[in-house]
Amino acid sequence: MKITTKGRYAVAVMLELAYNYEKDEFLSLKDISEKEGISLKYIEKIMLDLKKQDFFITSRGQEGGYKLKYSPDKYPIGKIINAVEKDLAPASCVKVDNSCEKQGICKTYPVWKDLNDEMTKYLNSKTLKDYIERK
Amino acid sequence: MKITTKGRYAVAVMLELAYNYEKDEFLSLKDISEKEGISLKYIEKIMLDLKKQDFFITSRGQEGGYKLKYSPDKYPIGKIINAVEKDLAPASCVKVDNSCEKQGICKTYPVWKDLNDEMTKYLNSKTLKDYIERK
DNA sequence: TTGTATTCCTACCAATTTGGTAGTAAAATA
DNA sequence: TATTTTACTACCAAATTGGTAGGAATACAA
Repeated sequence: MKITTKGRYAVAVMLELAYNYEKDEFLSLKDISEKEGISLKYIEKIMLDLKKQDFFITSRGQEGGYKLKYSPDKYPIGKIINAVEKDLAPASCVKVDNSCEKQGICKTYPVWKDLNDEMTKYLNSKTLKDYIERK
Repeated sequence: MKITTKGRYAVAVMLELAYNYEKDEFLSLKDISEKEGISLKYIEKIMLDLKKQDFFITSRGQEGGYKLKYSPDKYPIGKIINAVEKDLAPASCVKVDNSCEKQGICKTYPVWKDLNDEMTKYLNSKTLKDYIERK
């Protein structure tokens, strides 16, 4: 029940990009890597997942890098974590209906359902904007 | 960010014992194993963790088994999960103060702190009683 | 008092996930 | 055209997960 480093780094990277949002320039992964003390190669891999979402404008070559496509308040924390972590749901049975092989036997379903709803609601209510302002 | 089977089974077992609370008899792990379709050996291992908490009265031998020591409303779901899962906290930095090696650099701390507080609050507000009544 | 049912305890292990690294191709631009 | 940067694929070691195996200790029933 832990957020993995992948999820943590993803949020860290997104926050860096959020700080940079007002400026009209790209931020390179190399810069982020140095600022955050995370290996460049690992960040690249994380970006692979994040890019599948409609998050960025990118440019290669010199002066290239990443930029947020939308303003920071358009990025809920939950959506970021969801993009890189397997499941946000605490138990697999919650995600897809009828996916549990022990339906009818297992009485714990409501426990995970409630927890999942609560977490989802919370994580979607907070965006990058909330955390760059608080700085 | 998933509850592992260990955590799920732990709650399942605790619920079975909660159903049995009013009766004045022990419930054997063999019975629970059969009811829930979980291997006896695995349940035994889970009980090892749960027993470290002040949860049960036990008895060996024939007619032996487990019984809840207190009434079901005395068992918050969070406490059960905590007993068998490594960390409830979404990131290690939240648990112990100053345990993060990137303090000052990492700006994501408030994100995990907030999430952890929210989840802890929620999981401690729900007890076994809430889920046996709902049945 | 003997057998059986049950908890209690320690090892072990295979599969999966996590947390990376390496190498290279493609594109943009100074 | 050299350099910088993203984009992509493959690989790998360590940790975690999800168990299994075997037996010792204890309580009770017959």
